[in-house]
Amino acid sequence: MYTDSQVALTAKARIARSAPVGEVELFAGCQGLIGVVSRYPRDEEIYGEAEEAEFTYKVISGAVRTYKILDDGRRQIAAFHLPGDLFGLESGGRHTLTAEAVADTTLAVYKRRQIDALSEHNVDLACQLWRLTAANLGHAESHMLLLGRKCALERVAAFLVEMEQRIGDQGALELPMSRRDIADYLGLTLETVSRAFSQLQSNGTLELSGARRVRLLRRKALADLGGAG
Amino acid sequence: MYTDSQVALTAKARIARSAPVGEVELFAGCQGLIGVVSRYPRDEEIYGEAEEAEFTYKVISGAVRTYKILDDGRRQIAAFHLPGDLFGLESGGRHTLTAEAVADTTLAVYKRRQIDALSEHNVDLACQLWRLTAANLGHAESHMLLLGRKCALERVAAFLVEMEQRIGDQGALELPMSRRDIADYLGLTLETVSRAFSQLQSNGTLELSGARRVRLLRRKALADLGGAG
DNA sequence: CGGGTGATTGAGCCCGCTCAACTCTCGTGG
DNA sequence: CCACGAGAGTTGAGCGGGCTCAATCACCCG
Repeated sequence: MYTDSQVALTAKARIARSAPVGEVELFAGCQGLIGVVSRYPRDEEIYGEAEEAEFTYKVISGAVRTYKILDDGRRQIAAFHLPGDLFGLESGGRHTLTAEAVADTTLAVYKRRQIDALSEHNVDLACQLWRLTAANLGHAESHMLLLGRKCALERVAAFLVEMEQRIGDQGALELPMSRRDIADYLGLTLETVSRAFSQLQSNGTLELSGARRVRLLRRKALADLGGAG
Repeated sequence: MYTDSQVALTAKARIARSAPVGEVELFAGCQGLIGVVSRYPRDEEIYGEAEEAEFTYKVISGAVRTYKILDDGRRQIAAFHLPGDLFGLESGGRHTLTAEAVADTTLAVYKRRQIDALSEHNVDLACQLWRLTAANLGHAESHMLLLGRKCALERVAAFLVEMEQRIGDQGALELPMSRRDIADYLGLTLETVSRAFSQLQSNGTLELSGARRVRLLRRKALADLGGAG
């Protein structure tokens, strides 16, 4: 899917090269904001923390992680962005997180300047931008409760419930991310995440077929474990 | 300061009764949004999670905690709001956290309807509302890193650095909140917070005069410990 | 069939939690 | 002035959940 030369391109250059494959609207019913389609291989950086926020993105396929990292490598993933999700929409001029492709990913890319210009005369658009940031804040608030106060099993249960709601199909879901990514999202080690999966499987709450293909058998039990939020 | 009849009032009734003591603008230079001043005694609820977001608030004096809580009482404080801070500004129609007065507190109260109406015709105001939400999101992102990946001493150091920046005066600060509030903000127990304070005092990083009066002696060391964010 | 990455499982340890005792501070009243 | 009590904070002892380190397993790719 990728030639070496494509992989070697900077993020900006790749965007500039990409052809607008189709008209991908930022929001449903929002005319005038057409995204440029761009592809990112697994683990490619999309933007870095504190980098100027020149673009905003919408996931078409694949998945994206946004995170902060300490000097010694400890990493906290703030969110996963899945098909249909927008990310990289900062109110300030700079990104506050680093974004990377979790798997091979296709994105629609929008110029921030264009969004800003449109929203100045379009109250609905401005309101939607605000709502999107507020939704991210709401997610972060729930995640702080998880990180600060839930035990390992509760965290993993909450994660599975969240993923089922977002990409599940009648209890079946295909996780795009590794155990390490899950661990860094939940504030655990990958071993602890793995043990929690095993425990949930052995007590009949879920079934694994391959590490990333999960079937939730007792969703109510999972939801109770995961708690509100 | 409070008669029994005042304490017994509902939050809404108290606000309705309060006289506008002075003209308190929502944002500097923002005409037309005048707040009603209202007082809340220590531990009084200002609004509850999932309650309709009828008002937005600005701290005049005192302090406010916003938090989520699990059925069994485990609590995660998302933020402390100190004099000058706005809070309770949700984009959706409902609050996502519970807000309580940490100490006796004076607030300016604004009608959400009024804010919404004004922001429809005032691009600058709309932008400031968005920025405020984005700033809260940025804080939450840093706090997730703290909750998910920092050890107890690092959390307490980061807390002290944050508080010094917000209410410190040349390294001296008076904390308005208890050890339990600090613990529930940092995802620790109050005993662990207390031990961290003692440790930082015994190694000469800070000096305590009374549990809540802190003097930071080695701010660089604290900042290094607390890490970025 | 090997090589490599990712996931699982095991053993032992340690940081932060739990439970408990004690101290300090401060307000109240004799 | 001290006695008293209540709430907040500190300190200690011991435990346990999740981490560390390590070995093994599973699954893709050639």
